[in-house]
Amino acid sequence: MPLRLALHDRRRPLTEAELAGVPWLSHLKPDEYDRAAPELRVTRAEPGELIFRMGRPVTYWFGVVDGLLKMSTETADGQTITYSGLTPGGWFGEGTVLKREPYRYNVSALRRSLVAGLPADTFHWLLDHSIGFNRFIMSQLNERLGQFIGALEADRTPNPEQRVARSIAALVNPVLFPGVGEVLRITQQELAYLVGLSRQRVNEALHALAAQGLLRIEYGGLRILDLAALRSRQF
DNA sequence: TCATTAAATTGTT
DNA sequence: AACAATTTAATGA
Repeated sequence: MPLRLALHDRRRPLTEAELAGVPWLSHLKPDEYDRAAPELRVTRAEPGELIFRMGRPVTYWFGVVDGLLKMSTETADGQTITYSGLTPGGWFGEGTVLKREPYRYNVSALRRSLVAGLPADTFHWLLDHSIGFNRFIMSQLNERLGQFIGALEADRTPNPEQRVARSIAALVNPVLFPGVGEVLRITQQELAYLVGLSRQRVNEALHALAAQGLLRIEYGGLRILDLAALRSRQF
């Protein structure tokens, strides 16, 4: 039986390099680290695959080790609303884990990704025992609030250039996604899915932003040159 | 390591 | 949506 399970269960412990990319581990004291780190598991998600679905009970707190995920819901008439993209170093769903409520949105992979999970019980243990962990969660919640306000603002403008700029700024937020680095790995097609524009329109907007020196277009990614300007872009 | 080929991504209409 | 051009990844000598 255990052998059969192992064949279907793709979860495995994290490598040293992957553990180093988990931002909140560095906030823990040694005994807290020793308790939490062994509980972490990582799994591969193929494009379109759901990490979790709306209404399902919470089992894990999830984080992106590598790849690109999107957070979305569907309206009654089947239209998809994308709230946010999730890039490496980003951990999400803590609000839901905190309240032990069912998920209120879907998270799926936009491309082949590595997703880590911390069991909900371990999450609560850290919350009860670790001050460093609480600080991390607090800053996480605060930063995400700012991100959603930014998303609301961006949604109120029909200007594609501004919407694309805001989306990119959100994806490279160093607090929420510390693993991204100076080059955001994302194709123009993936960005188009996230922003809700056509690839052509995104391509056009990117060239406009590049011409203003805010970023540089590279094959399969974007080099961020001026994050502050991207974030505050007004028209 | 290099050359060839396939696949992915971008640029343009 | 379709197509061409460009870049990367994979393959095998």
